[in-house]
Amino acid sequence: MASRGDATRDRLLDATIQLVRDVGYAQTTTRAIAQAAGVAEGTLYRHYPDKAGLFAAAVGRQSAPVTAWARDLPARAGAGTVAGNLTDCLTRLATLRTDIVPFELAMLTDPDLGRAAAAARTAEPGPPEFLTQYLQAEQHLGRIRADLDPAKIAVVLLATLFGLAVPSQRTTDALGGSWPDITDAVHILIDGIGTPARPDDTARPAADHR
Amino acid sequence: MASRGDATRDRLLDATIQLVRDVGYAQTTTRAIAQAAGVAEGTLYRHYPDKAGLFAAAVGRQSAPVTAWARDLPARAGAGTVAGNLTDCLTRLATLRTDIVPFELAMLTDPDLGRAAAAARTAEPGPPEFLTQYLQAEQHLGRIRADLDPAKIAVVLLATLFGLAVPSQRTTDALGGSWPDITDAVHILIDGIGTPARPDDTARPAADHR
Amino acid sequence: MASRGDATRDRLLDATIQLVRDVGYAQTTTRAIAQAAGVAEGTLYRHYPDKAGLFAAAVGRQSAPVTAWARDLPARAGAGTVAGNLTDCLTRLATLRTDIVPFELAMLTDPDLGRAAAAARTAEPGPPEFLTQYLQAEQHLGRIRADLDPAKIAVVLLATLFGLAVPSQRTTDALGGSWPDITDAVHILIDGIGTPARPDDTARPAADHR
Amino acid sequence: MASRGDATRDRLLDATIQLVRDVGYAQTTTRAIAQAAGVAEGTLYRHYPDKAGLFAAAVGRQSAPVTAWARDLPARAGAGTVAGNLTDCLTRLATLRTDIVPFELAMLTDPDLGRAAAAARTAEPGPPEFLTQYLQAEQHLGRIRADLDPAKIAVVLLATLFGLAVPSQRTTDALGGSWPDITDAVHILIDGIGTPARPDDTARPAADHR
DNA sequence: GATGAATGAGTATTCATTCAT
DNA sequence: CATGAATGAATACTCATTCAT
Repeated sequence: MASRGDATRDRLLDATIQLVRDVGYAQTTTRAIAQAAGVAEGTLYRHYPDKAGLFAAAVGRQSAPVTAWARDLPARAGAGTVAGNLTDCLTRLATLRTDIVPFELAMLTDPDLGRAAAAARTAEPGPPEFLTQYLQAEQHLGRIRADLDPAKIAVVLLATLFGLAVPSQRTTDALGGSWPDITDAVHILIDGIGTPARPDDTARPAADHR
Repeated sequence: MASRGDATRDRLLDATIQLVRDVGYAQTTTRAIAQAAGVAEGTLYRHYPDKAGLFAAAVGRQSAPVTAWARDLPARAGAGTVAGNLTDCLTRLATLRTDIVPFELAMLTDPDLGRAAAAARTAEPGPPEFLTQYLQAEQHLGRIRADLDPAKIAVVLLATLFGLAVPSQRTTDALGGSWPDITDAVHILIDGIGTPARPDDTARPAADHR
Repeated sequence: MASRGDATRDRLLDATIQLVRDVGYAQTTTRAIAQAAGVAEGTLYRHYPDKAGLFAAAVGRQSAPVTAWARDLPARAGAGTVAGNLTDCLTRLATLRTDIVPFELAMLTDPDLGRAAAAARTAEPGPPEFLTQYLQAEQHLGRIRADLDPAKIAVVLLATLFGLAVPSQRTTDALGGSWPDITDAVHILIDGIGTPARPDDTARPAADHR
Repeated sequence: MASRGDATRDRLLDATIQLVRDVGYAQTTTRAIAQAAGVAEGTLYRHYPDKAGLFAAAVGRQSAPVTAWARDLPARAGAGTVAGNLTDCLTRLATLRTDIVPFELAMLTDPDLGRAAAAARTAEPGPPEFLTQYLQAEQHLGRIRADLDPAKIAVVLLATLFGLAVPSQRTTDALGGSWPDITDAVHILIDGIGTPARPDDTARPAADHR
């Protein structure tokens, strides 16, 4: 049973997310939010302690479905192919996180906002943990190299995903025409960019690459 | 012969870079910059047309040595190991770019600033182009898989580097303890995370990974 | 039913008009206006888009009663004497326009302000048009020389009025003691300063005066 | 023998007059003046105590030739026609004063500037006095109505001249197409706008027009 | 005399937040 | 619960003036 207050809260969160996505964090003022939500400026403070609190709630609401979906990830180990699973996973994360990235950038730009969001965050496991668990499971099944730390792989995967979602302007200008999609990135990460060791290689120690 | 004006310009750039790094772009006001540089607020505008111009100059000064260094990159193809070269390259980029990342974030957060910086940027080739050239050269030497687009590899490498340098708060909280260093990341990217196809594997075609 | 906002708007306009009249446009800062109006500086921007908008509104409010009064002017043609009507008209214009002159001067000094005011101005007829119509009507009644363009007469009348209201400092210093009032000026303009043609003058064509 | 300092002073005055005429007083900053004069900003203060002093000097230099010319005016009484003399006089004043009007406006807008200029002004007679003397002389010759105060006529003439030179924006918009030239204005002022008394009028009392 | 870098008080404007209605 | 007018500290930027060179 959604009360009037709940509806107002939803409208405020919708407006916030839309504005941050469309005009950027710098232009997302409380006045703009209230106007987009169709409420008075003061109303915002009836539902959230301050602007940072509203933003934290927006991030939270956006994160919830992503986290819910990621919960099933470990159970998929062994099914299909690793590449398929990761492509699926990262594609979904990318899609769902599109609206979150501007918030993450804003938090990095404005430490105060970051602190507020961190305070609002629960300690529950999220995509990073679930992805790590999935990779660990695949490692036990022999489908991921045994000499790698699953957590580190997860960080590299998520970092690459983030880096592709938030490209430095300079790189976009230079190489925007060859921008890889997630399938490309997963392919590179799964198989590596190095030429595979040939069967007659007597030894192909990791040290070769260091 | 450094004139007084040059010294002031340097002090302003130093102060800007330091403040953006330490307190974030949002708090880097013209007043704070002038104070940190030990000059009056008006002095800033004797040397730069406006705040965005100052930031663009700061980015430019930071970028110059990186670009200069990256110019030699393609010539290193074939020497040492690919992993070693890339680790060296990315380590250097990471070190040098530490101060640039906050600016890139600020540009993403504040479109106006991004526009000003883009206007000040020259069309000269930079790290993305040089890295692409290096990868292409290695590919011709047979040390990089022939089926990959060097530009896409470059983007993935730089995106990963960027993503590791600017971690989403959420991931840091979850997996900060297992944060990979650049050597780890290069290792993963060179060899891939998948278990290598063994020669006697009757069927473990690359398709498995797609 | 005057809302609180209307009262604030009025106070802002009053303060603006008073300050421009008393301390001059150059000293009429937003801070001074807000202080004189007894509101915070930011309040100004809740009611007007910017300083120029406030000034345009002030001019508009001052002009309204003048224009309303001038509307009846043409209908007075034929009644009383021309001199009486014009003296009445110009006296009234002078009185009502006392507060407008500083704004007109400010617009001439600061082109930006002039543009803003011009944008806010309606195309409706005002004193210049009504005065022209009045003069035209009197001309048809034979009380104004037939060889003069009513519009040009109106311009000369208004220019003289303006010139008397905004005297050059130099002239005031020199002849301030003999400053003519509006009755004097109208007398001069109606009858002319030249000695009237005497009946026995055989010909005294207008060309004599050129 | 013009020293270097004299040349610099001249360049500063030229630049000031040109800028005030072209871009308006509000935009005539000391920096713009120095740049237009081709000198450093600080140089201005070597020759004039402050900005107001420079402006006062500029007004003074502009006024000198006008005053010199006007000195001969009273001696012309009786020669040619009154209309011709006045048209000539006012035309010349208008031409010469074109560059002064913006300064007079600026003084009216900014009382501080006006005070500085007044302080710099000499008590010597100028155009207002000379025009008054001329009118008085013509009056004695019977070419100007005897019932008018010459000083008041002079003020009305100069006020009209000023009003025509600095038209209120509103009037220009409305009647700009019928803007009278000086000949028109003099014609109106000499002969008046009222219909002339007919010869058979036994009396042509002023009361007719009041 | 001339320079031009430095100054710092001052400007218009923004915006998160409060509070009387 | 909701409103929206009011707030005032903060911001980027300007400009007349000073002073070491």
